[in-house]
Amino acid sequence: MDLQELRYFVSVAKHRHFTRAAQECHISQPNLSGRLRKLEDELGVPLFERSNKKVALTAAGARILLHARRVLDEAAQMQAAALSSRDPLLGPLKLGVIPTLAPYLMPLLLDPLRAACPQMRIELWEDLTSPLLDRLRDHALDAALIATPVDVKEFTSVPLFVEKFVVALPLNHKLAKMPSIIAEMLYDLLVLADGHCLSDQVVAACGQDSIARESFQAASLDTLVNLVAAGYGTTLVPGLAAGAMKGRSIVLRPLKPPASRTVRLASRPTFPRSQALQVIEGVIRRVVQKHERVLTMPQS
Amino acid sequence: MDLQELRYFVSVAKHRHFTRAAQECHISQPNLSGRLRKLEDELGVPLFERSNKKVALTAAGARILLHARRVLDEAAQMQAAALSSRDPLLGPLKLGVIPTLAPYLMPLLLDPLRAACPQMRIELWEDLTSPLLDRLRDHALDAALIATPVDVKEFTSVPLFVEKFVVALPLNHKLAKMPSIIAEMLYDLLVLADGHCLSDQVVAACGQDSIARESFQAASLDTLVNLVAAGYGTTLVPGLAAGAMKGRSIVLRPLKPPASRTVRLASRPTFPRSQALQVIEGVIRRVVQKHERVLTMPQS
DNA sequence: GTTTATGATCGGTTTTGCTTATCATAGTTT
DNA sequence: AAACTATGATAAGCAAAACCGATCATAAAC
Repeated sequence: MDLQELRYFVSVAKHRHFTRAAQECHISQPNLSGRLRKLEDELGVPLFERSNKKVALTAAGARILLHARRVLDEAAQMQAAALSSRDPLLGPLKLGVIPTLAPYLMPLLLDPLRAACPQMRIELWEDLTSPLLDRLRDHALDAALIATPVDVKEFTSVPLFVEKFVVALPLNHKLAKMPSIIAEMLYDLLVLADGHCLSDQVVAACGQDSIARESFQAASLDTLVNLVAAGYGTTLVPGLAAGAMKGRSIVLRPLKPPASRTVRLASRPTFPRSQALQVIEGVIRRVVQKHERVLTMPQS
Repeated sequence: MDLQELRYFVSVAKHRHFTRAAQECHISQPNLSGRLRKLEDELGVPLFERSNKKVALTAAGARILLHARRVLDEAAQMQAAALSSRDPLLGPLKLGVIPTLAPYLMPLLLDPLRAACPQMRIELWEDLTSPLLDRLRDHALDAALIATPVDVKEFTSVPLFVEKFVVALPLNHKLAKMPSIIAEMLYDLLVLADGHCLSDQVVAACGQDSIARESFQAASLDTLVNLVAAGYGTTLVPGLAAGAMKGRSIVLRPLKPPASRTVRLASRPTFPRSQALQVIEGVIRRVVQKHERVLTMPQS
């Protein structure tokens, strides 16, 4: 059954006149007659009593008319819902962020994002890379900010910015007076717990030998920096996090040779609201540009 | 938009699987894919996020799914209403009856009618012939029991039975001893008020000269018979009414030459529930047959 | 590496929604 | 009485769509 037929029915019931109803529906009168006949056949009940001079609803027709109006009304509500869903920026976007990025990027991001796109709400989820990608796969997340390359077959990922690693030292560390730190000179690096991509990246930048013997496996970057400030060792801090460490009792020094990680926005290739992702990408790039002193733009 | 498309949508949402949904809907999978795509185009929103391995509802799809279910539910209710309206015997039938027939026929009719067709309810309307036909024309009535021929162009009418007129006399009337009354001998006939077809029929049977000078223009046949019993004159009573006058203080005599009226069921030719009328016709014929002593079957 | 599962695409056939032209009937006007 | 008007039904033809079977593309499974 076609909803259009119900509209025809309601119109004829309103006008009690086939020709006028046909005009209102913008179809020809013969067509209207045919469609009404078809509807009556489908329902198995005559809806109108027709004569040359009069068109009157039957008792059954009057009863069915009420239902037909309800059906059309529900359909209209559905289309209204569709229309309001049409804006891909609308509705909450479930965004995952890795823990070494979230506390430092999100405070910078949320206000500009609201300014750029007030109707979009962000549902934040903080977790390690691997759980994030699992959730992304399950549609529990729509996108994820991560700092590692991903399987290009399964996910789409867009590089957003590159953040250089900065060496964080206790104030009284013996390397603290050097203007920059050479990777091989580090011997007491503290790293995060397993699963954090940052740990692997630190090892890749400085070698396994630079890691402190009794590594603390801190749960968060913030904790890690506190450990450094307390003199338990040194660490590498990603640029964005380093920018938020200004008031801490630590010394920040460039690493030689420079090392960095690329932050990417990963999403399912099939995710339909790519516009929303593009908005987020744009805002992140813009926000990050204001912190250029510690960061550089991505090459790719 | 076709309701079928919504069923397809709901089915795919249920199975999260195009091929299985297609089987449930008894269409081919390619067709299902196409129709879903069309629905998404119509709504302007992607309903599913498809990949080779997974079919997942989008947020918009989930919202719209609720509406789609409601629409289908309303449509199902409409079809249920249509199904229950399908029996032409169902639902109240608005029946008009003339006043010289209603009090005598309806008591005989209602019980057998309920026995023959328990689900049919009769809404009774008692009025003169002309208002009855007006209401019939306006669809305020579905059928009318009358005793005059009707315009065959406008209405359908089926003859049901013929009722002979019987002369009603006061017990002590000078004609009361005769076994039958010759029309020309009557001189003091009382008649009903204008508009009653019976009045015209009495005049036609006995001539204007038979009417009492100071005619009382009684409002009902019952009143008229009471006037006769009180000795104010005589009257003609239709057969069915005469059958109900057994206990009254009057004498009933056959009229010579016999005169009669034919009771008909009139309806709009376009009235769709002709079966209901046929049931009523059948029951009336059957009921009247049991009162044959005063009645005869119609010729035509 | 082959097989299996799955949705999309392609080339057709049938159905159906639509139009114009015409008819039938009943009022209305001349 | 005859022509005109209004109205819904019918007929013929066409274009869009719904539908099917076969096939393709991809990814997971064995």
